Amino acid sequence: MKGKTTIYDIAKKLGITAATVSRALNDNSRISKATKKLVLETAKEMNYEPNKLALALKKGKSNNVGVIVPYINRNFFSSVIRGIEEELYPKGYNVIISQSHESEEREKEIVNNLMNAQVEGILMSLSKSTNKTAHFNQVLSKNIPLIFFDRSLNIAGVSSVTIDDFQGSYKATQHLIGQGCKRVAHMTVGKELGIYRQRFDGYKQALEDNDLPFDDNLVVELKSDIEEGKQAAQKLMNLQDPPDAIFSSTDHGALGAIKWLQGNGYSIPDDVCVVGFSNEPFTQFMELSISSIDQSPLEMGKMSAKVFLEQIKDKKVKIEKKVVLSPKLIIRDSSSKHIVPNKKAN
Amino acid sequence: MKGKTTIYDIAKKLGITAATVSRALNDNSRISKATKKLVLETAKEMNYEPNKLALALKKGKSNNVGVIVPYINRNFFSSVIRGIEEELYPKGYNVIISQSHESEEREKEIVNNLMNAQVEGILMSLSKSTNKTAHFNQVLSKNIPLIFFDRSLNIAGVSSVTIDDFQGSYKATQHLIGQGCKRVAHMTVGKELGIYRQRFDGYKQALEDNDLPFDDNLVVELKSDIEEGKQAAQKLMNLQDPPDAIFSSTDHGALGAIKWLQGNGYSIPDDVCVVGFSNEPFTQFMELSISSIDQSPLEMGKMSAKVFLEQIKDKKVKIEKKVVLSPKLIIRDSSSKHIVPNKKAN
DNA sequence: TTGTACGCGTTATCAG
DNA sequence: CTGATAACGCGTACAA
Repeated sequence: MKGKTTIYDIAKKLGITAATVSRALNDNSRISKATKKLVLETAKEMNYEPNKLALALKKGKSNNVGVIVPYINRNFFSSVIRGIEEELYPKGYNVIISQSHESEEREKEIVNNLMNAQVEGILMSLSKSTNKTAHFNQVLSKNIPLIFFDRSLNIAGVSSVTIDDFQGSYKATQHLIGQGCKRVAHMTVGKELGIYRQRFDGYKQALEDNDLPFDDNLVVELKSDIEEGKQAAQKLMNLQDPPDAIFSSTDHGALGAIKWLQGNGYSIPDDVCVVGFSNEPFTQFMELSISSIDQSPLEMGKMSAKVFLEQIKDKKVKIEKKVVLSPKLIIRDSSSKHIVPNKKAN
Repeated sequence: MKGKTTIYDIAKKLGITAATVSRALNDNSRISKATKKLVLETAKEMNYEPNKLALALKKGKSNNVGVIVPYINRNFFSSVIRGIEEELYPKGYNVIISQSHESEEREKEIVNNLMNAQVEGILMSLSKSTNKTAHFNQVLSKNIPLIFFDRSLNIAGVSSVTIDDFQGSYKATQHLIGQGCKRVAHMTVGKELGIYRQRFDGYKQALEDNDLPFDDNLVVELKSDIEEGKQAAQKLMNLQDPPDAIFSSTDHGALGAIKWLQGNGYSIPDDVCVVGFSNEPFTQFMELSISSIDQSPLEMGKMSAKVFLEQIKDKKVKIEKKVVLSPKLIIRDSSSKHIVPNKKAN
């Protein structure tokens, strides 16, 4: 019972040849109705299932795509992956996932490994520490579609699906200003990643467009970390001229800030308005729900998958598609001053 | 530039045969130091990478394992997957993930598909609606390790890694009683899944062991849903003899309950103590943090992977391992009455 | 130590 | 319409 039944088995049983069986199974035109029916029946009867490995070796197509994210158990990434899987599963593709742990070395290794596994495409979010791009040459030169999502880098031949971080940031800042805030602080993350740079730029631009001065003291850098968010808030509020709003590039930073503010007698949003980024699930659950920027990870995943499918369709044509999704500002308690009474009920 | 360099290419270049190249690459003993070195050098020079598909077909080993979960973007499942990936990656396995969407039909399809893809093992959490187990026969009969995690079913030949849901539930209830609560309500989920049945049993047993009466009115069934949690809380508190504690089988149910209670003048934990289940990230972030049962998903994933590795090691021996992890009760604000003043500072 | 020949399961290209 | 044969890339008895 070990070995699966092969087309050869069923050929032998029927006294015909494996080639004929193959044809019957593949709706080949050059086959008689009768034998086709016969083959199909006995195939079912013998529980025949095609060996995808053999097929893969033969065709040079594995029906696998590789997905690389820093960590899979981060809500944003797992949601993107969900989108990818749901789009690709109906098309017969299997999704192989790996985690780079934000390490360029590991990312390199994984890309290598995926290429050996003959994946038909790689969909990934760059690791924070990735500087060099040499490890992508092998995949591009082999004409394997490479798609970056969220964290992208401008490389010839690679497509990308991102959100407009600048715009999201701009919207958030604009919203805070619209709430009457005059001194908007910004919590950012190390600028290794372009996305944080763009969020910073969006923030700055919104200030400028509203004739508000940019103050270096109001910008503080931290990791996406609650503890650091607390410290940052403390630092900001202890300034001579403290902010009346905080826009954080991460929800965790925003959360930390809120916790510190609440613990130190500040009223939110009346004293300080806060907006985060990412729309992590917890932001809506809080008693004081947190305003945030939604990145629509599911759509990002689906879109990435679609771009892949498009690209795989005709590989002769070199497509390089840059999709930029629009972020949505979700206004919640943490930034809703009761200026317009009927604007919010909760 | 399309085709990869094969051992045949490098053999031709060196004027030797592919077999020799293969031997050199595989540390075979029967080869001279000189040619071995030569081969290795030119292999590197030509950017040779083994084609895993060919290798897989040859050996009947794909180096892939399949992982099936209901939805990948649920914190618990994505954390388990993280554990699995981190344990298996160093061993050279790739992780293929699929989502059952809680549908037996889809689960069946996926199992089939994974078998065709020649995976070397399947690690999965059953879908809620799975009743029949016929689709597992093919994997067991082919001697492919099948490991259930979290949601399990007793099938001969399949290993499982679960937590002791009974114990977790017992601990939670015991804790509530220890806080002085006399009427502990329980929110459960449809008993299609054994885990919720066991949680119910643990709850009941704890009551019994503390000489507290079991009251059917205090048990309400809902999905893991905030809205339903609210309704359930309302229903419970409107009883003639309302509860002074709620133990919910899910964190989302607990959250809903808390939101309703807070919105209706109840004080937590003074009027009502609440404990959830799963230790979702948001439970610790709330201003009023929520007590919960931690299921250590990461360890569950790692353990599942280890069981798989053990099983694959010698396939002659039929191993059937049942690992039961101990859940941890995490006591937070929502159930910490200020009985012992110095017990909690926050 | 190396070469020869075959097989893994499938499809494709020839003939017939 | 069907059968024989080669090929996908690799590993490995067997022979030399």
